[in-house]
Amino acid sequence: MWEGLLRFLREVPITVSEANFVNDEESARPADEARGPGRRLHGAIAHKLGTAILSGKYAPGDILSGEVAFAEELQVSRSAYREAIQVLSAKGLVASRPKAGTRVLPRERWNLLDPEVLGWAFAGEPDIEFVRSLFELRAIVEPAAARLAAQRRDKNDLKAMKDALAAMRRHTLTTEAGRAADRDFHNAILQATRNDALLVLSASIGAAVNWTTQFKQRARALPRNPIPDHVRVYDAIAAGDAAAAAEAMNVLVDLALEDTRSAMEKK
Amino acid sequence: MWEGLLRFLREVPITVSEANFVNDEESARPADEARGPGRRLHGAIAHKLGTAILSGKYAPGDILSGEVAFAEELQVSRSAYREAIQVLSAKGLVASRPKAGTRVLPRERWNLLDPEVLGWAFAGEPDIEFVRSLFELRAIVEPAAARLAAQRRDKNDLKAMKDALAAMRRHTLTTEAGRAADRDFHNAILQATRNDALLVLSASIGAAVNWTTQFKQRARALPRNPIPDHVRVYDAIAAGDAAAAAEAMNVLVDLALEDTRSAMEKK
DNA sequence: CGCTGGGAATATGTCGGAGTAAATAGGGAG
DNA sequence: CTCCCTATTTACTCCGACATATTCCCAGCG
Repeated sequence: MWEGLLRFLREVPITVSEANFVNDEESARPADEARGPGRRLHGAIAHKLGTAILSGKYAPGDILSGEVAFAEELQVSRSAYREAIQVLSAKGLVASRPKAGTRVLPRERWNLLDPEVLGWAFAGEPDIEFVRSLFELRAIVEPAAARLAAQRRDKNDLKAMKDALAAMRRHTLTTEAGRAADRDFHNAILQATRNDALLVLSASIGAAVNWTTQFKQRARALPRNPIPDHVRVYDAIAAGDAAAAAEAMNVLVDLALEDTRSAMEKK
Repeated sequence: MWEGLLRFLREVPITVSEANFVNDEESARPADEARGPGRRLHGAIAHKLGTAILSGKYAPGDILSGEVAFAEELQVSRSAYREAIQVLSAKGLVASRPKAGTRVLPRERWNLLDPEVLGWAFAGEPDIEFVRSLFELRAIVEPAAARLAAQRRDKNDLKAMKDALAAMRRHTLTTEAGRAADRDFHNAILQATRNDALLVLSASIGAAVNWTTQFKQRARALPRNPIPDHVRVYDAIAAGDAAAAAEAMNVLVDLALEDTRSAMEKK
């Protein structure tokens, strides 16, 4: 058994999304909570089907072959297949009904802001229109978040941002550690907004930023030193200047979009 | 068998969240696609556990009793219980690992923007701080969306908004049809932004608006006629006046927050 | 005394099959 | 031609067994 799984693992490369999803169980305790490389079978199936749907291999409205047939084709038990389907169903990608089969839902039902779905979306060739949408969302949310953060931040928030900035300086965005620090910085800002809904968006936006940043790096060398932009945001938040914080963040997002756009075109 | 499920259905009232999740497979075809009252067992379990977690009955870090024990307690098979857990896991509420058990994840991992999770959050007593967060998010996103809509809308978008407004006038917000029309209006605006990421937020924000609106009505009679506010937004978008659209939407959200806040305090 | 390594216990993960319920499609009666 | 009913197909549920992966504990060693 497990021949089927092993087959995928050759087909489906181990992307960062997995590591992203598994790690930082509790960022404070490094030795505790071993972050196993343990891949669950149904997780792998969900990943495979998820990327297939996101990439358009299965279009909305398509009906997947029956449980038995598909499970057999994938060389896994129906239980594993069904659990994978439940995951996709929970994320709004598919819906199953007796006799009718399992069909791919229309795109607007997809939970595109789910970090895992976002990872699947970027597993293949990312849709440039979708990337634009994400940056537009960033351009809306992050300046507003910076504004709130400037009004509500406390010492701990500022310390978190400062540490993240230092880490960004040490490593660069070409390394995973550097990108993690970048995420930490934006995350610290959202944390400082004292707003749970915004904080949840952070997971999504953070994932999106990570993907696009990585994508950006893939195309060519670092086009610009992003540190000064971040420092300006930090200074404004530290000074409690809401308008300046929003403006500085606005500039930062615009520049990031510019870089990403040119990188994608150059490809 | 099924005695267990029947037990829940008495415990867990049929909330709107279910209907919300199941219906409008395709809003155009009313007779087609029967929106069955068919409740899946694992869905009911997920609902039960989801509300329990969201209400704080299980705190982050808590470990659920083992699969066999819990499944037996719920009078369902392990398969059904496992599928429910996969759903919760997909939404970031819990994580399971061999030997370690299934533990509730910290709150920041929860996918609070998932429409179903949002429904669970509002199934019990909604946390006023969380409601404030949601309105703050609305206050950030919707005016920006209105701005984009004013720049990009076409005739069809305007027609959709107009129809929704008419429906809102016919029914009132005290009826489900009226609330649906309200959602349609906001949805039409987000659709007009030509932004997938924003459109996805519509599902979440729409759900949140629905819950809070319903909550508002529960407390006392309609405190204000919301139609004029909506009309102002529509007029600005139709005129292509981005700044006015953003401002009108800003006012609308502020008023809605005000109404909801006073309703919650009065309770 | 503390640290490290191995072994057993235990809970999740996976499997295969059997039987139930539901919804669609097709055929038959009015 | 319409409507209802039956029949088939498909997902849904249950069961019991085995595999796997951690964790925990204890023994052995430094």
